[in-house]
Amino acid sequence: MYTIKEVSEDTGISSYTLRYYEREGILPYVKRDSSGNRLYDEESMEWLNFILALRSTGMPLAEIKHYVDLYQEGESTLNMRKQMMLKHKEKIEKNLSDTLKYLEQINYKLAIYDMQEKGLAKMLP
Amino acid sequence: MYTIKEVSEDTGISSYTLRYYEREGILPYVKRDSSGNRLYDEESMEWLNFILALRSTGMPLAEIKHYVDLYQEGESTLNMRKQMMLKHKEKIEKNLSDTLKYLEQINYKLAIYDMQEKGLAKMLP
DNA sequence: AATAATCTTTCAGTATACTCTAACCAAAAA
DNA sequence: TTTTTGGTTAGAGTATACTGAAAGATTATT
Repeated sequence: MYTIKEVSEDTGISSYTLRYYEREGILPYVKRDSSGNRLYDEESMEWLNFILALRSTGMPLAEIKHYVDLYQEGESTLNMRKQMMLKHKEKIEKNLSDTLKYLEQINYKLAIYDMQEKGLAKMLP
Repeated sequence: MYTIKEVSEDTGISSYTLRYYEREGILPYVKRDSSGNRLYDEESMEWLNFILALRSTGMPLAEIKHYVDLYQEGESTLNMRKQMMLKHKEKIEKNLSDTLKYLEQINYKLAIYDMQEKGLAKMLP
């Protein structure tokens, strides 16, 4: 069981943001101690890690919330959730391939900088 | 020479955004016709494509603007610009590796969905 | 017992990146 | 010639995702 400060420190997510996620229904299942302070158990930590994976791969919070809502409706939404994950996976893969393309473009630019340093090319963007 | 509408249509960037980028000093060198309408030539198109590569790989507009400003100061900033590109390249690579890690996590989740469909696993996030 | 640390809630403020409206202008089509 | 189409500017509005301040409660330390 971790306090908000501990969770914040070892995930890099600020306490503000942790409370915000909970308030928005994005991070459910956070327990409380006798005086009302948040306590994060293994289950909330698993959720948090999963949410961070979705967020970091570009899923909007509204969509993450939708996923969490479906989860809470129970097994009947299993297929919908699976479809969401498949869609998101495709989006990530598209994004990876775009990024590789852009990275090539940036490497090309760097190659030109090397040539400019040796006086072999003119000034370009 | 392309009009704003043409550029918008074949880059997918709205006219609003194209004007906004210009206003913010992010997209320079846009020409005008006799009645003041924007005309995008090869040079502005090259800039635009480069800006889109930077933006799509997560560079904030403020930093793109800084790069453009340095460019306009001339050759004396060549090394600074090269350093910026190197830093950005590293950031992209870090981001790619994080994304691959997260993608694995999502693939794992999908595998669990497949097992749940066959009744081989319980409900999980 | 008082002080400090850490937590709570509510609600307002901020950063970033657009996105749209209003009022106006110019050229082409009906 | 009037209407449509597509452009212009300045400036306000929106979406998303936080981020912070204020006021108060609880627990630990001096």
